Amino acid sequence: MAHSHEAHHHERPRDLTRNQELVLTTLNNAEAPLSAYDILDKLRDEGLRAPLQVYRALEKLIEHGLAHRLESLNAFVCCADANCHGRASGTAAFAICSNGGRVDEFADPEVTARLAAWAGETGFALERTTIELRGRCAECRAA
Amino acid sequence: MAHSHEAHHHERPRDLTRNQELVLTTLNNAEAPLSAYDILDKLRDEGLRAPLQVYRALEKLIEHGLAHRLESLNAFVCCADANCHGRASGTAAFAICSNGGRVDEFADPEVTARLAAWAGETGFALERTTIELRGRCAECRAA
DNA sequence: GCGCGATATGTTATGACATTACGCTATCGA
DNA sequence: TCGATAGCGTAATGTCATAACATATCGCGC
Ligand SMILES: [Zn+2]
Ligand SMILES: [Zn+2]
Ligand SMILES: [Zn+2]
Ligand SMILES: [Zn+2]
Repeated sequence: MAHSHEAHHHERPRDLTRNQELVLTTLNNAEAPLSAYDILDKLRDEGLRAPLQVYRALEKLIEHGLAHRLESLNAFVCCADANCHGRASGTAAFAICSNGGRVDEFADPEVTARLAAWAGETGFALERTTIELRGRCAECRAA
Repeated sequence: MAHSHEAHHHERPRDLTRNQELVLTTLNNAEAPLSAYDILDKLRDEGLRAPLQVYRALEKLIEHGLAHRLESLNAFVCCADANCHGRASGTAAFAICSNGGRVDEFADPEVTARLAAWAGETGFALERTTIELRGRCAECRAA
């Protein structure tokens, strides 16, 4: 509706509210994915009291491409790929270590292309893609 | 209630227990993914009372490749691809319609290969892969 | 048949994850 | 000033999943 000339459509990463900033910082400092309740616990001292405060912040961060939800874990990570919030990215994929919980984010253009091709052939209007690999990372295998 | 399971014609399932059979049948009859609690509700008349009875059956069905868990939905579908329980399958992918809930299972060897290649390059010991597409199916778009 | 391990089952209680509903406040532009 | 939009705080509730424990059943060597 309100459709004025508008500046640009890329998001300003630093337009974050206090809660969003707190949640993003928490994710950035974490070495493994955090559940919403994990995040909440870490932010009690900052005044957060209810899950919804975290979920609302996460929703916005994910919208802006600053964080991701890992469906197979019911947990969240901060984005590790500048392309995700910059320009059109390939679909993000995540390799999740079963041992340490370490998560590696990557994008494979060929995978993205093949999935898009399947969607095109079958008339499926693709909106969102989840790709999650489970296994043991190189580091944990060495140890 | 007698167990008349001597003659298993067809290469359908292996020897399933009563609960596993009930759950599989329920999934087969469903047109959309079902949550464990959905399944439980449908099987109250058969004597099932607790979530765990369903989860245990699902666990076995998934082990045998007869059903799949959709991580982004916290729900379950029966397998629609004979290759999943027959031979070495490519990684299964699922296109989930946001509208009707319809799920389409497919496998793209190239996608499987690319992900395996990434794992190989980075030393990641791949155990399990989740690929889920969200969007609107052709049928719903037409309507 | 008997003993025994492996597998499946039934029940209760609890834990973990996520959302609905309501009300308040700040901001911004018509 | 008014109404729309967005964010925030809180309580209650809804949804998904497992722990812990007790029984039952099957297969098989003896
Ligand atoms: Zn990213
Ligand atoms: Zn690891
Ligand atoms: Zn399958
Ligand atoms: Zn559809």
